[in-house]
Amino acid sequence: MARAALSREAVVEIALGLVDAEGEQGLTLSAVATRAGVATPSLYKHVRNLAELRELLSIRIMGELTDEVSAAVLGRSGDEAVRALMESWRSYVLRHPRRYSAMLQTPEPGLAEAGSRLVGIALAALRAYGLSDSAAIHAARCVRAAVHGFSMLEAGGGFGLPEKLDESYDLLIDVMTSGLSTPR
Amino acid sequence: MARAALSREAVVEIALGLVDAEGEQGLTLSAVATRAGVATPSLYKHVRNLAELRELLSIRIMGELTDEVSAAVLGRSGDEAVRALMESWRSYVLRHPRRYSAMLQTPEPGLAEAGSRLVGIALAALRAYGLSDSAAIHAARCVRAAVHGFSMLEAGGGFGLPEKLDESYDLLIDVMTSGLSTPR
DNA sequence: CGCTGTAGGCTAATGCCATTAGCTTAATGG
DNA sequence: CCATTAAGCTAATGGCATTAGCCTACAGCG
Repeated sequence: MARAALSREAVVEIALGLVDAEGEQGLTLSAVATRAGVATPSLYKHVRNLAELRELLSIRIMGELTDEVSAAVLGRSGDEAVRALMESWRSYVLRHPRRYSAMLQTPEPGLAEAGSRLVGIALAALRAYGLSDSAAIHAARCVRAAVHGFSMLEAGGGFGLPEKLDESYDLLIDVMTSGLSTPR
Repeated sequence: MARAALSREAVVEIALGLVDAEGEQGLTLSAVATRAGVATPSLYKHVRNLAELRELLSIRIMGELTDEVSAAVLGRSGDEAVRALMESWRSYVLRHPRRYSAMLQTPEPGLAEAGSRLVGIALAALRAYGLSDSAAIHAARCVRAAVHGFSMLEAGGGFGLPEKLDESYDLLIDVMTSGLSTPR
């Protein structure tokens, strides 16, 4: 072995800092290399290319989000669990808006797996509604779509007046919980 | 004046075709120039730069979407209007997934105006629920978030099993309409 | 203690892309 | 007919990702 200065994980870490500081568009291999104190081509010893770095970064971010949401849902059930899931999710987005925006949603294999962990949390939160397996999947997709849509719009500045967004999100939580409780 | 071969609108049109064919990443000035049968720098006579082209394209796409949604909602009210809005929106996304994905959500001035037209449609659709002005805005944001989230995920392949998405979306519509009808 | 294999770094080179500068031409309107 | 100007062009610059090929320090072996 040679000296282990950089590593795959360290490169992802630097990329994370870069995205936080400058947004998705600031994530460039040469910027990462500069921060790492290394020449750009050296990064290819740790990462196949920019696309792979983006994917690794997305997996990392989705993992962080899943950890937080998971901790928030733990020990709750029913409406309380859905509320906790939605609030903790948005909390993450508000603390790391650029991170969230940079997270890819594409069906890459590695990402799909990270995403399925998150889906699992959502399914667990919905268990108390007593839905069938298939109904639970549909319900989880609805929650995910609603939360993701709100998050993307808010993180990207897609809404107009920022002061009332808390209220809008409260309404969204109420709509989802009451809508999911109502038998079809 | 000189010969009016190209035009701002024609450039946007070509960009639209390019996005449909190759996705957002395929939208490059040199590709547009090739399709237009012109040298790349010539495009700068019609468009300030790539960023502006992206914005014009987004405005164009949002306008198309608004037209379709608007026509679908026309003459309906209450749950029926919300259902029509959501179904026509998704219908547009399914027919033009790359277009929808390429649509920016950033708070550029021109885009914000195009977006407000769409918000106006949503507000009109919600009128029958008898909400106050402010409550209607929150409700419209919820509908937008839910639809947009589902659309982004579906257009980007972010969901797993594709065969049941119609059912998931039906549930989302039910959740939104019943949730919005339920007094808080 | 020296040898060697290799991980991890480097420089050089390529090619694509956006963008700018400055020139040329063709149509228009007086 | 001619001046203006819109709309095109070529040439040049600089950023970026990526590839090829070289160099070196360290680990573990004999």
